[in-house]
Amino acid sequence: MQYWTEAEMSQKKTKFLTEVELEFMSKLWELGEATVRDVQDALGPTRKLAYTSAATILRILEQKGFVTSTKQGKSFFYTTTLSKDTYQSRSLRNLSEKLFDNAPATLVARLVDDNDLSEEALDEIRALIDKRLRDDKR
Amino acid sequence: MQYWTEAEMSQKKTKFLTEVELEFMSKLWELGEATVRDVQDALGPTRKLAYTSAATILRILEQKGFVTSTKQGKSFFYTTTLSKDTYQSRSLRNLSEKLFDNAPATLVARLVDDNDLSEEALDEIRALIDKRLRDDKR
DNA sequence: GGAGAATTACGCAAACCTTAGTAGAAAGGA
DNA sequence: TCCTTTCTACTAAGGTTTGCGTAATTCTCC
Repeated sequence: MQYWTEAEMSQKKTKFLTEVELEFMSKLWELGEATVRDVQDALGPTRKLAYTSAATILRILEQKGFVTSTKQGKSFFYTTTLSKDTYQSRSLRNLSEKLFDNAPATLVARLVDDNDLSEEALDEIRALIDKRLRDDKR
Repeated sequence: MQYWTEAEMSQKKTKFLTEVELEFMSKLWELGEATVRDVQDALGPTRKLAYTSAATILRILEQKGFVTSTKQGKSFFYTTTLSKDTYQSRSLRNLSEKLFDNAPATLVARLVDDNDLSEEALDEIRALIDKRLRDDKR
């Protein structure tokens, strides 16, 4: 049950996930649709978190509009309202803006500098860029 | 003047900057060495922030070990202890790990997907990839 | 229908982030 | 010297994040 109005919702709309929220969203992106229990289990045995804590995180994600829930039987099933791709793009644009002076080439340069990209990955990326450049020309 | 021991310092060492801390670090990376006043001025007129607030942020950055200060005359001069390049790498690695399943190729793919990328930027990125492919072959 | 188990709603607390005010020190000019 | 300005150290308010406990609700099974 939501206690805030539409205006209040939009007012507190945040664009980015906190650390723990991202952790939960990642699981939801994997699972597709999941209960509190599902997510808690998916976190694995090393990550100890009380059931009620997991429930709280999901409730907050719903408040913020990142997930929706539907009641099925006893419990709620949660799904993301935001695709992983979209959030990846949003995060990258933010990082590029805030830390790379809006120069994506610098970002790639830094990435290529210290990550071991396989030759296949590099080929793949170049193919993407070529395709993009061809499409833009049309 | 530092009131915490070396042990306490290392204990509260954080790897990442908060929003405002990054804003300040960016200015320090630009300015090289700066007083509170310098940084406050560099923020520009649209960003209103009390002098004492700016001083607090710099003090916190020093507590966290991201900057050091030296007294010159009346006031302190602050400098970063962490290069922008290093922090860029660290941030990218974190993003890749947390949001891209440690697949840098996916990261670049998503970046290239972005519609706002200029053709020049794409060309630059392709040149980087090509160079890397050539270097790897050798 | 009632007992027991699972689930949800709510609220609290500790830690941290952002911002700024206050008090006092330091410096420098009239 | 004394007044003014500038700077630093400290503190605190208000918001957010993370984690969990408690109480109430819902479901199931006998």
